[in-house]
Amino acid sequence: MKQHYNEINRFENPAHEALMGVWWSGLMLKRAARAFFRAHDVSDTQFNALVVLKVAGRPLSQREMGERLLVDKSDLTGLVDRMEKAGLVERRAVAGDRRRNAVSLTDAGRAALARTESDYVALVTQAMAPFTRGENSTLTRLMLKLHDSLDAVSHTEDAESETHAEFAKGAE
Amino acid sequence: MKQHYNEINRFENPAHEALMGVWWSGLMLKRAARAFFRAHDVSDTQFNALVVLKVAGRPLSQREMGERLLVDKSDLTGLVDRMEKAGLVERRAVAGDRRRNAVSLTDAGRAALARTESDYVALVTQAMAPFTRGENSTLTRLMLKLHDSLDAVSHTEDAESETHAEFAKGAE
DNA sequence: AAAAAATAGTTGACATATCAACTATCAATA
DNA sequence: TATTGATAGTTGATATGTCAACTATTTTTT
Repeated sequence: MKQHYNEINRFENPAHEALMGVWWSGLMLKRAARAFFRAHDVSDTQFNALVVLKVAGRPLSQREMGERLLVDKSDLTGLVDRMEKAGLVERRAVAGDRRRNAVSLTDAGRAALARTESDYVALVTQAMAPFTRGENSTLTRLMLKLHDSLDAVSHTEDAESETHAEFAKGAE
Repeated sequence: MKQHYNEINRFENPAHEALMGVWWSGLMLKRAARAFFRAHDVSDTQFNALVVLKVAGRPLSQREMGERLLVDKSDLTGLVDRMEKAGLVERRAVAGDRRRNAVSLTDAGRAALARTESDYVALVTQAMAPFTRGENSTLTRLMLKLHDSLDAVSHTEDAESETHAEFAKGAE
């Protein structure tokens, strides 16, 4: 049953409609990724963690992984536990700072990544097939702009949340 | 600490970069929404559920809510439980089908929605402020295209895994 | 150097999400 | 109509995500 977000909600506000489009696309991407990686014996989160470690090219602390994955540091405890149990990564002590763990890929982790990556690239290619080259770069540009804006909004939220509650009355 | 997804990973493939942009924007939106709604005593999921019920304009079954929220029906059990306990919605029996629950907004639910919506609109407006009218409509168009594409990809995936399941059955 | 502040990680309580298996009910059809 | 199949919801196992509180270590200040 195909269902567009704009069939569920009618938007009078074009900005709201655009943002909801991103929200829904994010949800759909997450679902598609879960289904795909499930068939490859990793979760989407664990795959992302493997990519993050590979791209970094060096062992990362759990905090560094959390920053790159956009999740809280406390989530890394369980995630690294599970990945360690699956043999994909390993924790080591960091010389000179006994608070930290250095998390690094194992051979099995690199192998799992290599095994999955080609199928993954094929899937991405298929999903983006309807987009022209120009649309790809437009989309990338708009997403970077949105990142910056969301970043700014998040940072002002804390300072302004009290003052903001009163006068808000949008034009939708 | 600002961190762009394309600073973590360098993309040789523009389609991949565009898709990752959407992925990351979805993550950031989710986080921003969580923080925002937290200050309004609802979760983002519960807010969406309230909106879905309001927009529908009639009581919905849990399955219908799940379809509109893009989550599994089994998740609705707990979600409606929590919302019912918070007094936001109520379950009723459906005349003529004793399998179903009719979930509807309570007055408290409508009040909570009204209380939150204006601030929400203000936040959306702020987040989308950097986007021109043309960019909004471009973004909406691209998101709808992506939805269709992801939908098609998911359905191909299903068909393939069914084929695999058949093979597996035959091989037993 | 001693006190205070910041940092890394873990733990525990909770909300959310998935799937599979189960119950109850309704619908289709042989 | 009696079997069979589809549907709605719950339950339980597992993974993911949040925050707050706590421990153990650095680092900074005084």
